[in-house]
Amino acid sequence: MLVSMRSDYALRALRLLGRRGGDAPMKTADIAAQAHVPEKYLEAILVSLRKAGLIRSRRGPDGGHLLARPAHLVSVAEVLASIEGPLTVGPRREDERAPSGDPAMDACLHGVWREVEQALHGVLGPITIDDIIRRAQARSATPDFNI
Amino acid sequence: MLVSMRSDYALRALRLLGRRGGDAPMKTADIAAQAHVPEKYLEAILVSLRKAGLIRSRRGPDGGHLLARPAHLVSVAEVLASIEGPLTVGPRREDERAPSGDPAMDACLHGVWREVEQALHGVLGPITIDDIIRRAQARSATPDFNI
DNA sequence: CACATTTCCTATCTGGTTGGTGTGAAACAG
DNA sequence: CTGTTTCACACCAACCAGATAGGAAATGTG
Repeated sequence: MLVSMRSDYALRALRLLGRRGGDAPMKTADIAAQAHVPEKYLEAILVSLRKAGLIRSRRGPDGGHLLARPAHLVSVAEVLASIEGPLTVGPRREDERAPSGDPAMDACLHGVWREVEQALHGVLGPITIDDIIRRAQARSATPDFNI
Repeated sequence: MLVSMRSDYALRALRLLGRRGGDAPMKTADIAAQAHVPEKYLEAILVSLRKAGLIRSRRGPDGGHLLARPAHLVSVAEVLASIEGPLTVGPRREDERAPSGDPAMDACLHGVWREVEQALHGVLGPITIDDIIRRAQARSATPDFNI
């Protein structure tokens, strides 16, 4: 799958935070309402994003969440890594990966998975939250753009 | 993860089948032994590969499995698709994907996942079982090649 | 036909992940 | 102190991953 609902939710939330901008934090409840994400579930996702350093959170009245960096400096690759763990391909138990008996074959497959990982970073690294914001806005401006 | 143990096992098995070549089928037990894969587990994997049309199987004495096509015409992308299902990225429940309330945002994210899928096919489409066979052999020939 | 061989089908098990909810503690402003 | 809001923890049902077991179906040999 590579991308679960959590990542989808995280991107929706970060887009809202980035679109609002400024230093006014946004409450979990507001994000959940605007992004149609279950509120309690979103809470845990936001905690992950905070632990990864992508957002800063403040509690108490008028608390909430805001981007830790400008939206054009947060890549989708980073977001996925924060939520799904390291963006790696291939059996994650590479350390104790049930060796095939042929080390050359093991190294060969490992090399293929590394190629895939590089391709993923090549695509998801340059795409930022700011790109997401602008792409979505472009689509909503010209709604005949989805065939 | 994108790539599970099953796919790893499938590639090991297909490599053995392709390396042997010819029209002499290879028994599940032999594949399992040479590839260090649990035999009963490999059985199910081979059934998947057969249903996908990648191998042909014959039962009874002197039965076994052999590649349905030459090894250079079987891509790793095909193998993964046979085992993991369609090589798609993003929430698999794209049909009933908990709409975000903003169709433009939905379409935007969907576009990103499509980009990733194309990158995956760009990498895994050209790599064939024959490539795997030769890469592994090259590595075993020059064992100082893994840093 | 009887028989051994080998693939194929189905069921089952254990553990982990996913998506989601609930309860309450900790921080924070007025 | 009081209300607000994030944070931490426990819990749940459903599903998937890896694996094993038993037997049915096919197929070649005598």
